[in-house]
Amino acid sequence: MTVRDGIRVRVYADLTGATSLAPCPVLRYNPPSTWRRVDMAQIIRIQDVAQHVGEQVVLQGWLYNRTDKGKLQFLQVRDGTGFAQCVVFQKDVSPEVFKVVQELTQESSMVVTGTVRQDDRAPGIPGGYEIGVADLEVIQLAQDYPIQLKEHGIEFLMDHRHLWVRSQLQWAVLRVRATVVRAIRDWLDQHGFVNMDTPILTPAACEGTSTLFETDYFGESAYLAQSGQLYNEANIYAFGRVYCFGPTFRAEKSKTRRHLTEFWMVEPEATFCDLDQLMEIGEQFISYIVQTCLRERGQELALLGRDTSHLERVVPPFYRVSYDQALEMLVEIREQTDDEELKALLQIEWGDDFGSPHETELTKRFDKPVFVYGYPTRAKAFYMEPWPGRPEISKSTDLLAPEGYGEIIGGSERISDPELLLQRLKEWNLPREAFEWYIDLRQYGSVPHSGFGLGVERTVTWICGLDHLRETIAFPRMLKRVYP
RNA sequence: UCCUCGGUAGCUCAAUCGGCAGAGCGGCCGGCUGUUAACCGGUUGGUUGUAGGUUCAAGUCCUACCCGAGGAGCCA
Repeated sequence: MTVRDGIRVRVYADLTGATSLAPCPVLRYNPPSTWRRVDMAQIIRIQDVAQHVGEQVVLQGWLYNRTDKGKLQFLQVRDGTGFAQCVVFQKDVSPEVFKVVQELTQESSMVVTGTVRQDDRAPGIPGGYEIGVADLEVIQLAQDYPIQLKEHGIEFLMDHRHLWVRSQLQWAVLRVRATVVRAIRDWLDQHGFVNMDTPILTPAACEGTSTLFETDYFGESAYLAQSGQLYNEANIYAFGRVYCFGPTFRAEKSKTRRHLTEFWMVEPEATFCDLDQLMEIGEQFISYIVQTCLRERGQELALLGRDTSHLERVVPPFYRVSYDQALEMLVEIREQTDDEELKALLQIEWGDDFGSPHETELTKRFDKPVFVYGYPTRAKAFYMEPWPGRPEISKSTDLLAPEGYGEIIGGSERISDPELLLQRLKEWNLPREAFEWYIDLRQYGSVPHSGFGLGVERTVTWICGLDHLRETIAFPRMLKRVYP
């Protein structure tokens, strides 16, 4: 961008770009030492704009969009807390300032001074208020911002994820995520769960199933954690109830809208807790998270076009369906469909775990989350407590989110009998040496205990009503994506 | 790993039977005092993913490869 007459006394010349004969140096950035002084008391955040009607205020932010009407300019300004319309009439500002405004580009940073007024025509978040601009100072005139306010392809947007997060919908989703994370911590903290951080570098697979990311650990192999559960089972004997909350890693080559290679999971674990009590904890927990989002992030959910009536129904009790019942439902669903492709996808026999198509079809038939419990032992992990009198099924449960969203929680009651645990390790062909400490936990005051893992991104995807979980984390890591 | 779809201007996409590679957006120039991804006029913009092949002629047909998306499996 070249500097035009009238714009500036305060410019920074980019000497590296000044080799041409052009008399116009490149306008780069106006350092803070050159900014005009403003009264700190006047600086407000857009989210608080309604409290300042009639006052002269200062906004510090970036230009989201501009509509040029000639002698009237509409600026959509964002400051991180919201989006506000700033209206500039030529007659209200100096000729110099108006010229600056006419040349403002998308994402230019600026300080705006003006008077807040209520106006139903004003768009924004929150809308209904606008700033009648008296003065405006540019901090940096942005050049050729690549993301337009129109549809783009996902590859392009992901390549520009560092800028895409500024867009309204992404901003809304990530604010919902932050609220989900806080609600998770609040509920657990208030219900006696002690936060314990579990290791990310681990010696081997916790469950011995998923593929792990291998890393060099001073000449030996270590693996990025796929779960903190086994460590939590140690911690509960010290603290009663604990949870770990952190990133978790799966090297599966999953290529779907439900998978990331790096995702965030919260894993509560509790002593003196059986499967029924675990499901009660789960439904209270999930309901709190959803209701907190409805209460605090209604604006963002509205922006996302989320039909919140689905979420309002998310209160205890949730449905509970046994694996056997669910299987019957699936067989019936399969018989009733004329869709040959769906018929093939829903093919299942007793003993198989449910795949994604099964979960999707099941949850379409429930208007709030449903616990499926009692999965076949052979479809689940080695540490799950067998069902009393029915060793072929386990005291396990998945919580399936409605509207086709599927599994957001996976949990179980854990084996507390040392003899049974040893037997299971043998059956699963797991090396006893690696699990000595874990076996130890069953030797010193073993009690019934249970826990589950909740996937943060899947939960946010469901609450926001998105069709892909990649937008629920600032910088997603996927099979084909580690940049930026 | 398997199946399906795709790759054309900075971005989003057209291009009929194989016959001059186009539009909108963005950028640039001009106009407009209530716009909501403003609108109107003008203008700028191309190694059609890569390498071969068929043909008078290839964005279009054939072969191989690269990259991406969706789905399966696996899972939260």
